[in-house]
Amino acid sequence: MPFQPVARPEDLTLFKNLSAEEIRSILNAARPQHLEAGEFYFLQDDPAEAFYILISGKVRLLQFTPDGQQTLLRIIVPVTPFGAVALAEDEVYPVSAQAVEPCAALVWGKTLLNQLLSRYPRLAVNAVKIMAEHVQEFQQRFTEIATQRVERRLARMILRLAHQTGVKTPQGVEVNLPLSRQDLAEMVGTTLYTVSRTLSQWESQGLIRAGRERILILHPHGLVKIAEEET
Amino acid sequence: MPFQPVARPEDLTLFKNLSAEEIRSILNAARPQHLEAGEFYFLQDDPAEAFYILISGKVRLLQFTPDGQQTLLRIIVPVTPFGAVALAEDEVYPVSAQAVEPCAALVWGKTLLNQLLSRYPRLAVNAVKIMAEHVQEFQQRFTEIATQRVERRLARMILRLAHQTGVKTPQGVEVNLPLSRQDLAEMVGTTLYTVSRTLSQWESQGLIRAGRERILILHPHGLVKIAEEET
DNA sequence: CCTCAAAGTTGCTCAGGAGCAAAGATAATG
DNA sequence: CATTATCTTTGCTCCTGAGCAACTTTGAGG
Repeated sequence: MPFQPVARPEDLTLFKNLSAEEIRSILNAARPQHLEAGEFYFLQDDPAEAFYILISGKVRLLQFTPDGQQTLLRIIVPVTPFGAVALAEDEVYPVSAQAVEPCAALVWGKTLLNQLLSRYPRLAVNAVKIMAEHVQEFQQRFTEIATQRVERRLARMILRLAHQTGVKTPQGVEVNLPLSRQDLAEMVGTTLYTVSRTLSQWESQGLIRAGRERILILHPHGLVKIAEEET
Repeated sequence: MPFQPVARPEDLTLFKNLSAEEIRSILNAARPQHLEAGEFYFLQDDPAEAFYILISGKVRLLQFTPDGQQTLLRIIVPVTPFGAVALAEDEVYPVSAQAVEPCAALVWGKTLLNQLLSRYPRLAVNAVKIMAEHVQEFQQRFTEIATQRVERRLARMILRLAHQTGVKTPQGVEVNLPLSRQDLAEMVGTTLYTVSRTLSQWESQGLIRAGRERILILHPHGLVKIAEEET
């Protein structure tokens, strides 16, 4: 058995309004691809040749600038599609996709993808919807970084991550991702120093408990307040 | 004659790989909508009920934050589609679309749009491509604002605008848009003061000539250098 | 259990740029 | 042509957050 099947594919936005049979045939057309931690599904500026759905593990989407800087654009968790630029023709990947832990993904090559899109028009419509969400998210994040200060951006990001991958524990919600201070800094557009200082401050206020690549939210409401309060 | 027809619709990404006849029938299904300067095609948080293509004039896409701040996300020039979120279901517009001068646009309502999308699957595929470009642009701008300083971001933005709407004059390239310092500030995520200072400095270096809501680029290469040089 | 590399913390310094205020330019209007 | 609203410039001050350095903590591997 080469890969974990998708549990309830009909719940995915991508497969909405497709029959179970159609979904099965689409899934069967994919090939699985496993990666070890640190390996890349694709690199920025590579020709976009495939579209992916992550089945297990976690993937980071990184963007490099010409002068060697880096930003962490998003963390992909199961079950989410990524590499959707491959749906467009003659594009290169605008980001690199790196496995942060052992990962399994379903892969559709470009030509196959085009066949599927014309055979199942709903698929294209659903893809539009997914892309629209991404556009919205990044417009929003652009506005945030342009108008809000670091503390608020960081609070929002941690809440967002908790929402995505949060795991309830007896003490609070744990962000189930190995994220260094550097990673967080890249996500909100600041430095690891400022992240470290901010987390320390929150810890002393009893809002969170911060460990090595680990964040436990003790008092979510406090973070929400920082994320939303007008100041 | 209620509106200017689209000159060469087959050149638009949206209509690629559709026959002239199909394009005609799609265009005929639209209704025209004229606005005066200052009026809005739609407002942020309104239910997304229509999709637009701008035929003449210029439209600003604005995003407001809960605390009253504002960012100028993009300027739409003819012939560009906007309001593409309407392609997705049950969404609200994430931005407001304001005419900056008298405008004409073609409008397709949501239900009509869905009919067209299922009748012409290529339309959906093309829409994905357009959305993919937008995602890329905002990912890029996010990375820029997160890693680069104001001067470079401003240089890039002005070059981008010149590329979009630049008009050649005997003295140089003029950005053919009435943009205040405030507008520019919102686009690159800074304040009108910093924009004003930066433009003044460039003017004293002979790179540009800056007027009231007017920018004339005398020495494009100088700007490119600022936009790209590693410093 | 010890060692070492990687991740995190925190003090200090400094600069980019925000924000206010006051004055100057520009364009629209009567 | 004068008036007024709007946009722009620029001096000044102050603060957020960047960046470096030195030190501490954590966890993986021998």
